[in-house]
Amino acid sequence: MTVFADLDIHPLLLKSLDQMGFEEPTPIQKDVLPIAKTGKDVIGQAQTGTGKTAAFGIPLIEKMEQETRLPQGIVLAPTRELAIQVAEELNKIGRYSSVRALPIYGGQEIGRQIRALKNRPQIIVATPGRLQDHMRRGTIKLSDINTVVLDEADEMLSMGFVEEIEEILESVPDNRQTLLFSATMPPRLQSILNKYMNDPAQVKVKAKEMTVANIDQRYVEVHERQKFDTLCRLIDIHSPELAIVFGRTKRRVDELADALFQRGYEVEGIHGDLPQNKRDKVIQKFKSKRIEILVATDVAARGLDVSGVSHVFNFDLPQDPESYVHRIGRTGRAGKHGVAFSFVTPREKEHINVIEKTTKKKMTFEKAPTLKDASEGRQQQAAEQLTEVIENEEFASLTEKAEELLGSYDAVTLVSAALKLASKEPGKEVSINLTSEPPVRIKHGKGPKGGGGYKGKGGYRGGGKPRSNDRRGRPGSSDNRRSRPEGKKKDFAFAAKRRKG
DNA sequence: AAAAAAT
Repeated sequence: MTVFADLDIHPLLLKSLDQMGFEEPTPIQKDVLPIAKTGKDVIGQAQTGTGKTAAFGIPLIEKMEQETRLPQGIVLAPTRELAIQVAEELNKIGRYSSVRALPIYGGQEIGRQIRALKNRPQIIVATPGRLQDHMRRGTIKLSDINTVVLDEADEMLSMGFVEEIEEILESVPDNRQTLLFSATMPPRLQSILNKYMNDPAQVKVKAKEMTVANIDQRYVEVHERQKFDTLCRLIDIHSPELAIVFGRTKRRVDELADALFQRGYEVEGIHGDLPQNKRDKVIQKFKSKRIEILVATDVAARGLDVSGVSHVFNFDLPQDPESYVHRIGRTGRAGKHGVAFSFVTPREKEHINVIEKTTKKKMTFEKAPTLKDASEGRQQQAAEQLTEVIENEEFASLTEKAEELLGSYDAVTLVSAALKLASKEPGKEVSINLTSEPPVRIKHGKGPKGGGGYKGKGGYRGGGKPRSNDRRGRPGSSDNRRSRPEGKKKDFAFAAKRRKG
């Protein structure tokens, strides 16, 4: 077995790695580290959750000189959250070597970033657009850059960052080292590599390690209108440590987060229309476990690394199988076991096959839990709560009352009543509206062309029933909801049968 | 058709 100490890493970095709980290097780290140290360009084909950040972070930090005025390293990331997270991890790794990384991303007050830049971080972790902004303002100078890291390169490309990336790569010194990480290698990416990388070494993490070995993938067949209750029941049964629920649209995420909140769960929603400071706060809250459920669009599908995510729920199937792989990769991290549930409406059923083909792993069918299953789950939890109180809390002041009660009832009755109290279904009466989403589109089997996605021909549009026009008011709890053409979507009472006046 | 990202 290899340990980090075998890899010729600076003692101050070893110390922080040890504190972070890193013992054994992951395959990508083992392969990338020695090559990157020589200064050679590296292409790493690996997904998130494989320890990528440390794989480039360790050599990057070792290379930084502390006494320089200008930034020496740049990491480009596709999303703002990822930029923040990578910077955080680099700062942890570099904790004792006084190397600092600063995240630079859109949506944050630029004056603040300019002030932070005055502290001379050696490493900038940026989303491409905002970095360009700083370049134009002259607030970030690239003349001393000796290393560029492109993280999730395929993703940056598919998000349309090609020009930005090219401009940035044109603006940094030619003799820099370039490290590129990507889950896939589309041809467009290949042409960038040829142009901007210098005789790169290729490192591939083998397919087995790349996929999702320790994620238990299950699917549940549910009708659209049963999804919400099914979700609540599954949450009650499994009581996740942390869970991410993926919805298909921003609006859907808002509504779903509202609905779960009404049911008494500690939950927040996140999507790209929220102001950036709100997004940052939500992620912080989730990481620190002040909320148990994060409802998200695909903004959180990639790269997000929160330890303790035990469950991922695909409330709506993702648009393509690649996105599925990213989404479920939010769980089962750092060698832990994770469970991913995907809700499939009857019309979407054949997507399961496409997903299985992509992941090369069978999903298990699971029957939608019944009310009874859910209440048994809650009972189980209530029992656990009770045990925890007994073991960890003071309740000497309650014994008098307890003995009084024991005078009137037997122990079994009393404990049963306590369990009942603790396992009450929360907030059943609230009225919840959730807009119906059309099913993910199904590729009709018109020819064997299907290279990847299940997007393509044959939309739902022709087959859908005519929708009624009666829209009812929803509680306007979010200011981020965009109006839609009247009558295009239909509301219906989702969770509760009763509707309040 | 959705989402992400610079304002």
